Amino acid sequence: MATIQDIAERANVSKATVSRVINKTTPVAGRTRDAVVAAMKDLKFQPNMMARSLAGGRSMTVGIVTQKIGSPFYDTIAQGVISGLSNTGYSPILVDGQWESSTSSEVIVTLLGRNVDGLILIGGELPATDLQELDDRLPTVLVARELKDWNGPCVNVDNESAGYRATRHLIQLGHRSIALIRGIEGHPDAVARANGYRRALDEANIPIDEDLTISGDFSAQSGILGIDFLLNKGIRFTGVFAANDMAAFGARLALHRNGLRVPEDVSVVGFDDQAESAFMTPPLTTMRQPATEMGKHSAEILIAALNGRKVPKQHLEIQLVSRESVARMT
Amino acid sequence: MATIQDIAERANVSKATVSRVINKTTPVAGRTRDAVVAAMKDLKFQPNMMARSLAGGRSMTVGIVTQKIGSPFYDTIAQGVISGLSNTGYSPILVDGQWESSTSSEVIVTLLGRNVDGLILIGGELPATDLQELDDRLPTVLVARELKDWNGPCVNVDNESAGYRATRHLIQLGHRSIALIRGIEGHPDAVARANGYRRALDEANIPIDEDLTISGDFSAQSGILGIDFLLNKGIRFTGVFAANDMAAFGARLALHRNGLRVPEDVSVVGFDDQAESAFMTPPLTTMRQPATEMGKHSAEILIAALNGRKVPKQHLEIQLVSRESVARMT
DNA sequence: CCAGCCAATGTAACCGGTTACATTTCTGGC
DNA sequence: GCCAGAAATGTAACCGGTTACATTGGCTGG
Repeated sequence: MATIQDIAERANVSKATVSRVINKTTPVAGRTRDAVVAAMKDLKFQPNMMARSLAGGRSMTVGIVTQKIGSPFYDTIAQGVISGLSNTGYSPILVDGQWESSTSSEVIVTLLGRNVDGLILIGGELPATDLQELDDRLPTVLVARELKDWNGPCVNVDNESAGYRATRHLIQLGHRSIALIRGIEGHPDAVARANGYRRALDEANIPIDEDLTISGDFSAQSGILGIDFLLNKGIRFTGVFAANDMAAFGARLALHRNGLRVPEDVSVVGFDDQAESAFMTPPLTTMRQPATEMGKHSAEILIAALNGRKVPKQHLEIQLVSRESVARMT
Repeated sequence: MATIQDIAERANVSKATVSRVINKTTPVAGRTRDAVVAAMKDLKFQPNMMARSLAGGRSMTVGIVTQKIGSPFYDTIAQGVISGLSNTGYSPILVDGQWESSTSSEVIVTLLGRNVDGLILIGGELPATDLQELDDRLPTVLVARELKDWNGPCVNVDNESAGYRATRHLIQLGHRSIALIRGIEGHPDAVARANGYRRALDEANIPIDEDLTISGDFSAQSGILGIDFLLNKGIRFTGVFAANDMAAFGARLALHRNGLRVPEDVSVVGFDDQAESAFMTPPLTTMRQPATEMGKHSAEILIAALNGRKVPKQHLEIQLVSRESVARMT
């Protein structure tokens, strides 16, 4: 592969000048530049990122730490980040936190060793203090994670409000016995959604029946288990709010197996609007998270920060997508 | 951050010795090694990958080029690759080919500029000649892609046979009018699956009715369109073989909308077994692709190649997962 | 007692860029 | 025509490692 030295010789200039042409750091005379550019083209010059980053201190890579590869929501965010990064000159290094804060800090260390210029953390459970320490070292943006003691850049949506709106939607259609299938115990998003659920019930003066709240873990299996549990205990309900779409899928299947129709007998609302949800039978009414946009936006924020700029914080909203899994109580 | 020089001073040795301790390239006396290790621990030494790769010629990164981020099957493979790479010292750089061979070669160029040590290509349409050229430069493994003129390492499954078995499954249950919703025109996997479909029909002496073969593009939408088209034209069928699960979801929804029951009226078989398929209503019978395993295995092959080793080629099979979307013809 | 050899370690060049500083070349004003 | 000062370019150090080669010291055998 051609090096900057080869280019320099071919264009009869010094390495420094070639570097200046490449980086546009110092003006270079027109004729000289042309010669250099021509030489680069001739030799199919491709700068060596390793050398560049070693010398320049910047690696032109950013680390993406995701909570768990394989979860539709986080994957979609990651995808948004990657697409937001394309054509910026920065390449993503994607690592998997595997739901564990220990693993997370471990992978972050490797990323630091790779000299990433910035970090995008998707979800995760890294303690606030570690985070702050991290942010002092290099620009870090937090996505899809609520954290009080954090004033660095973050991209988030209002899960509480979305939980509230999902529940209110059911209430407005006449439902009063609404089951909640919760997400992972203690997970901030799961908690927020559950809080929204309670607020909506409160507001409608519907007493909260603790029996209707079922713990879960964002998995389809937990949706099945939740519904089976309710049905076995003979608890009556006409609406289900699941903490995410996967759980909603499970719930819907369990209802089917128990001979209950959706939406005629029971209405179901999910959360996320993952790609498959629109094609369930019936298509799932759900709270659409702007996952791709969140990813893109965080990439944008990070790039801006890396260039010392700031971009206006974009307001992203979770929207109710009304499909056919919900019906008015008859 | 501590450098190798700092360690050397603290341990009263030269940079070279520290490097030897790190890389175990040359034996180092026990006492010396201990001193170095202690110094590294004290200073929380983290080698600078950039410097290391610049000097050593290896970057300890591998490039993953995926056909299209956001497609469940390819994403799952990528996930397998990433997990197969963890704890090997190699970090993945993930880029998106966006279904275009031009984009692919473009991103590959950036990866080369980043000195990746190896390449894993998931799907894609890069011409064989370009590929061969690539493989001459650095170890490359091809995943989920059929390619005759390629004798480098590749991880693949037999799509033709799987298409055959899917169709035969329907035939064995008494179906004789089986619709096929194809994948993307010209896509090797789509072609292979369609060939398998035809072979199964041939073998059962069922004349091939071209009207039952519908073009598609692996999307749920194409499943809907396909079924609507058949139904509108009044073409009768009792089985559907969709080129992938997404298309099967669409097909299943379209059947539902047209008042046809699955599996009582029509049986549906998908392809992939993506995570959601087990939780459709009814759970989808499908051909399970060992996507994660494919990813892991290709990572394994690549790492082996990078170390000059070879691993035995693992035979991966597509399996029929029999669930409830298929019933015996009555 | 010393040549000879091997193991352990040090020295310094090198990887391919960036950049502070030095030098050369080109302006324009008088 | 000469000089100041700006603009363009060159020189060389440096980033943090790896590694070929040189050096040192300890041990063996004759």
